Amino acid sequence: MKTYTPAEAAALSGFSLDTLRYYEREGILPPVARTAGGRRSYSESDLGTLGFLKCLRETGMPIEKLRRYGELCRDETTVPDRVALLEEHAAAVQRELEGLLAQQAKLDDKLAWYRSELETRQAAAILS
Amino acid sequence: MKTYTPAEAAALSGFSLDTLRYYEREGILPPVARTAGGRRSYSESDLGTLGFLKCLRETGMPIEKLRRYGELCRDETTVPDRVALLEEHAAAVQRELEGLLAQQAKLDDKLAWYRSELETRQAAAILS
DNA sequence: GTGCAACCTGGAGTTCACTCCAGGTCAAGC
DNA sequence: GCTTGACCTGGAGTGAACTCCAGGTTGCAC
Repeated sequence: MKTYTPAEAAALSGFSLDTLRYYEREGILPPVARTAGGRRSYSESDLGTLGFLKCLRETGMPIEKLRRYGELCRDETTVPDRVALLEEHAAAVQRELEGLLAQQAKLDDKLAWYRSELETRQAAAILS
Repeated sequence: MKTYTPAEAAALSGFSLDTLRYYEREGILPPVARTAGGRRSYSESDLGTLGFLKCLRETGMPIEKLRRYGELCRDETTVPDRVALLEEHAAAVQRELEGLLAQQAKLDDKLAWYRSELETRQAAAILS
């Protein structure tokens, strides 16, 4: 099976080397396999996990919950717990998305107002 | 004209008292009027500004840029700069929104996969 | 067999955006 | 006039999530 160096894992996952080590220390990622010399050797499956962790992080899941998810993944019998955790998170993401859309509308209103303001001024300038 | 106490301003804007003072110190908010006794007295216009600042913050505008916007608002001739700043921010919000939607899709995929996994196991359990 | 880049560890430092605190002032009710 | 609660200031402290550092090891390329 193909394995990846720390640099490759970082490039492919989008996390920095330091963040990869940090996640491992924090128990978010299970201990990564090592070469004879002690270097980390990321498996295909590690990369898959990292990809999903990236998704969770980018949708705002806090580190603490990431750790909880990471722990659950080490035990096969926890699928229902994982589903519960992810459903809760999905709901949070949905709320955030809706909030963001609402604020975006306000922002667009303000911009529209500013633009009409600018036009009015230009008209006034021409007339003066 | 109606004015608001710090507590009212906090309740209506959604910022904490400490945050209101912090924003003023940081020059994000222009110096707020004071009563004879030295207490802050927020105007209708201050409340309007705060409402929009809340919108900018909730869409992820960093404090530094908020300050820049606050400064521009003190000079009437800066409308084009403000428009430029807000357009740039609107683009960032749009990108964030798209990113969030993409991640949401991944999350939903994972959930769907987990749910089908659960079903399969239940079927296996019944058959065994 | 030497140079050099990538990697290792434990722990300290950084950034952001607040949030809290101590010690004091102001104002309304009784 | 006294209590009480909201408010004031300057400055220190917090939590989250990294990020950086020093000092040392590994291993490939020449």
